[in-house]
Amino acid sequence: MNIGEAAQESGVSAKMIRYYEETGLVPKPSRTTSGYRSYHHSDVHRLRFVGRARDLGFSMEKISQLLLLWQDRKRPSREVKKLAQLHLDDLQRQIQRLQEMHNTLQHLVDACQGNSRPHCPILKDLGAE
Amino acid sequence: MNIGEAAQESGVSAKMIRYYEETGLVPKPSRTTSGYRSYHHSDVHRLRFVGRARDLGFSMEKISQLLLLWQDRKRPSREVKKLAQLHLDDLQRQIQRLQEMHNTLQHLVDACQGNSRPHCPILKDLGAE
DNA sequence: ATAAACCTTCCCATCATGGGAAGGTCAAGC
DNA sequence: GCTTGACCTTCCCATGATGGGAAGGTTTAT
Repeated sequence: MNIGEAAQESGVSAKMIRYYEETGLVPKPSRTTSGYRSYHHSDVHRLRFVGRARDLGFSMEKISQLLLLWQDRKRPSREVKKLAQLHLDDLQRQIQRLQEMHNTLQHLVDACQGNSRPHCPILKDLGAE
Repeated sequence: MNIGEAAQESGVSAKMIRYYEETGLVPKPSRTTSGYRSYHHSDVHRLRFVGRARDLGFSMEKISQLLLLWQDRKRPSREVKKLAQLHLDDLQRQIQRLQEMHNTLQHLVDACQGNSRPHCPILKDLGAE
């Protein structure tokens, strides 16, 4: 299976497949005599795993660890849960940070008349001494 | 005032001050005979504005527009409010995206026993066919 | 045989930020 | 006056994950 089809099947773009290969997240596939990458079902499976983990916001670094656990039939689920919990905490921190920005800005926007006059609490706040 | 002091006063790192200058977000300051950048209070004021806007998550592109409005004593506050509202929408979208990731992952984490056995709903979900 | 649709590698851009090297300048203390 | 340390300068590189696109080779279908 060529890279295009593997991309289709896995939902990961050909560009990203090459990049994941370069960074070692997925193994180098074999090549046809003309140099085309050739993928098996198991490769696609792995790519789909990576894609799903990306959809959940996992970094490539963390995905690399998840892949190791995925491959390890003797992993303690504790390890997986710990990794996932770390990422949950990451997400929570990001959400909180954005939420704080949103709250602050919402207050300013609410206080702004939004008419033809120049007075504006938003600019006033940003430009406060 | 040298760049280091301007950085202190404005809360924007010297690195970023140079970068903002390079991209045109802030004007090129005058230089001493030896080539050191020299800042006035008004420059620091502008930098503080930029820093605060960054703290609220505004992109440099949007900050550039905010600066124009800030300088324009005849701006209609409507324009400012419109820009801010666009950013609020951006923030809301980002929050929602992260919240969805968080929710999904939280469910998986809750379902994972986190013990010494290998069975794990998290990996199962990521690796589902 | 030709054209379209693939594939390859390589380089560049994003966005905002920091690290660090190599070298010049300034101020304080001896 | 000289040394030392704390500044400053420019330049290059790295981040993380992604896409765009060029130049050129291959495969497949007509």
